[in-house]
Amino acid sequence: MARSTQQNRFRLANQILDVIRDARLEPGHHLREQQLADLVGVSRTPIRSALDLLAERGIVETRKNHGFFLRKPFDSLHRIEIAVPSTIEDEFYARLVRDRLENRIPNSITQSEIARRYKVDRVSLTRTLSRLAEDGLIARKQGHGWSFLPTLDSVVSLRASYEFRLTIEPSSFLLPTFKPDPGAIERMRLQHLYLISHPDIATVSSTQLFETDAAFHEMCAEFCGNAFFSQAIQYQNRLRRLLEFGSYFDSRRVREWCREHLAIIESIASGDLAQASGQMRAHLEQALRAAQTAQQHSRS
Amino acid sequence: MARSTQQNRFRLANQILDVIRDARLEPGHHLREQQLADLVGVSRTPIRSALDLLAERGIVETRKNHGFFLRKPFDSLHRIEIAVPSTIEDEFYARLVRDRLENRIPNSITQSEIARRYKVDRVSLTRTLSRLAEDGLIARKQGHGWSFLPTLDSVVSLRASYEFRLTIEPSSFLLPTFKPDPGAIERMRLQHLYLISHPDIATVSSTQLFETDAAFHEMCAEFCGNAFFSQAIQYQNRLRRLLEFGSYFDSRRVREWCREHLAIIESIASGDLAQASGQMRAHLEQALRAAQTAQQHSRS
DNA sequence: GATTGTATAATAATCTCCAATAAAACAATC
DNA sequence: GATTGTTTTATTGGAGATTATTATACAATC
Repeated sequence: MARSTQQNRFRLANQILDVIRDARLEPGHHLREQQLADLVGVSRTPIRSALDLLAERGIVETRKNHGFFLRKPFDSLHRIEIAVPSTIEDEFYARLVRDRLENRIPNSITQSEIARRYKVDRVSLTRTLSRLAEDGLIARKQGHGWSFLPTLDSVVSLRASYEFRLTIEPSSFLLPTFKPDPGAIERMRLQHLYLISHPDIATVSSTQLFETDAAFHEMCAEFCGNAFFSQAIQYQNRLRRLLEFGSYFDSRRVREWCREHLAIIESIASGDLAQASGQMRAHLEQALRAAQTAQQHSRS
Repeated sequence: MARSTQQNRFRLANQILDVIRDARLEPGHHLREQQLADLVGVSRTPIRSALDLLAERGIVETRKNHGFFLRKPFDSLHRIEIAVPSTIEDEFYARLVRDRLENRIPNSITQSEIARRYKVDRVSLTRTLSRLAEDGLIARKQGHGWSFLPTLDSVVSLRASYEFRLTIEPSSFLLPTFKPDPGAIERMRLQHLYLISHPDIATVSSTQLFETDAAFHEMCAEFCGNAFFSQAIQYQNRLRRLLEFGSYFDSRRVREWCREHLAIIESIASGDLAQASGQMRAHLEQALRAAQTAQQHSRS
């Protein structure tokens, strides 16, 4: 979907950075084009384009007839991630959802009304609408026009979302196919320790907080070895990005859930999955309460 | 999606038949255009077109300057449902999945290879591919081409699908928002009784059997009042249409699951949701076993 | 001989214009 | 005055050509 011009170049550049970090490459390392291409699964053409981008940013240098060479040490790349420029479509998606949640657009609307109102081209429009439809937020009416689905009522959906997660997440630990990945667990633990020990958690962007939270739950779902569970959790996270954004400013709650996550991580690591399951249940119940009060505040 | 030419006319005709049946209209009844249009949520134009279709089939008659009048009694319409002609895309979708399951096409393939092989136009092709992607069966590769996801391994997925359903379906009954619709229950009961008492169940098309089964599970999920549960079940049913098609020929098993469904319906009707939940669990475990043996047979 | 540089071919996305469909307005009929 | 018949207008879908992107083949360089 939505691979609008040039975006892919940025994504690829990031993947190359991942490779550099994972392989702990040092300055001066020769980045062979074909090798990278094979690793990522594309041809040399787009790899070159991405390397050019990295060269522009001074991360690699290019020597005529010799190719690209790393300039910076792998660990200095930790945070310079090349920001993937967000597409018009992503912004438009979020804007539509927010405008609907705050009742600035009617429940039922035609495509071209939206086009006029938001001044987007028809391609981005139809693509965004089908993404919204995929995500279960809107549905095409019979005949012309679209209407928003009740999912987009934040109070009801918040509850429903947690009820759904309370059903699937705790039981995912108890599946016979459950199999944790020690490496992933360790990375996740470090990330949480970093957050929890951070002197002033309020300075961490709420996006980053949210992504950590989401990644934790997706990791657990991955472990259970059942694609349907992880698919469902990914879907819930996409939704939560829209519904729960407000809840990520309470720094006391952030420390709390970090600790809850860490406790679950411990249980998984020690192999006590029944305990992990119970802890997950308690964590979700706690999180629902927090999200509900956050919602009330933002409403008043 | 996929509202290719004329399809809508058939769908609308069916909806009008639904209205006639639900309202128990008798021959001679005047079918007012605007009224139907409001009921269905479209304008008069497509309603007229659908009524014309019904007129062609002799179900309604048209009197100049007076409009359309019902010719047949509502209960005679029970089975003459106007068959919605299946689109090229639906068939193409199923064909692709089957060909992949039976390893007739490689795991990784470009759009235009498919286009050449199956001789479909570009629009249907991209639409079918994005439907497959939505359903989690294929994913776009970086660069050109698509690859099939492991979901399409029938043995693994069958188990995973039932594990997932075993987690959500029984608990859906226990949600505080659970609220059955007596009318829907009654219709479902009749449909099952019809099947079970059918002298020779083998003559009923397996599509029809499957749809009855799917409709039952979707109905239960609807009742729980949580859109995420019903969405998940709908998704599972779409998948099952592809994976379990073989299992619908064993007429003994069909009678069995009919009885299991009926027992659950009884429990719901009598308000004993805990019992319904337990029965659903047992039913799904039973169904998994049946599907697995069916799969083994079709494999040998 | 492995790797980069460059050209060419294949593939997929986008844009424009036109046709099909649906909505809305209005006239005609009972 | 309600309902159908007819026309007009708006909206959406679709085919073809164009452009951007990716894959591939091959020459040049070290």
